Amino acid sequence: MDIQLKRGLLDVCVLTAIKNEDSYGYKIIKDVKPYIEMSESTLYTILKRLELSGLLTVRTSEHDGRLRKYYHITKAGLMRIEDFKEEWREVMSIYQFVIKGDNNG
Amino acid sequence: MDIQLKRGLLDVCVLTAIKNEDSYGYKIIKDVKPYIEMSESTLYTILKRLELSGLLTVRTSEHDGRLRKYYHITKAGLMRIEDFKEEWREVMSIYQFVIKGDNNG
DNA sequence: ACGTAATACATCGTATCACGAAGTATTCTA
DNA sequence: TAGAATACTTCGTGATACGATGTATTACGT
Repeated sequence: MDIQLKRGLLDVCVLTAIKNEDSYGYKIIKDVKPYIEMSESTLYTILKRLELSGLLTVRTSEHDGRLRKYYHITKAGLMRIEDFKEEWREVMSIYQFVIKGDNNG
Repeated sequence: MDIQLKRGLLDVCVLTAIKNEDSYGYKIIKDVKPYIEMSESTLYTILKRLELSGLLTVRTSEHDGRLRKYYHITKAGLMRIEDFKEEWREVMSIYQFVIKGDNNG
């Protein structure tokens, strides 16, 4: 999929992946994989960014003697998803413009 | 509108704006404005990029004693629009993932 | 006549960001 | 016992939207 098209979707996909249940890096990648491909370096960059923006919080926890970083969505994170839904109307209007292609005569 | 979300749409919007009829910078901005905002610096950067990629060709023409650069879509440009339509299925599947948010239990 | 907006195009620098490459370390499995 | 899977991290790079700024002409209001 076109990298530019992905840009506006990745953040929201990550937030969606932790929306119902706290999750961790490796699992997030596997969960979103059916919908969108994401490399590890991309994911961890995004997680860092979302943390700095206050859209999620992090908690380190031990699991089978291995450390895992669990990510938890914040209210601002949930808001971000809602904003995305709002913006989708604009996106669809652009899509309509493109498929019709009747910009001028 | 979110700048990241715009990224995958701008190129295709510009191509759509010249699809039916050759057009020029200033007019393109006004034509796509109802759907998506685009600054001049952005537009001319895009036009340059699309030209270098062979998605459009340029022809300079005089209009009222002023030079205008008319942009004409190529076959590759039309293909680009078709590819976009194909990719839209993936985009919609991602959108569904986000609005449902039922990634795990 | 004069200033301001509109038309029309161009360049530069900056900040953001996805990703490949490479690295560290543990656990599971053939 | 080697390799795959799990789990996280850092670095460098290329792509790119945009504000700021500049140039030049035409149209319009007063």
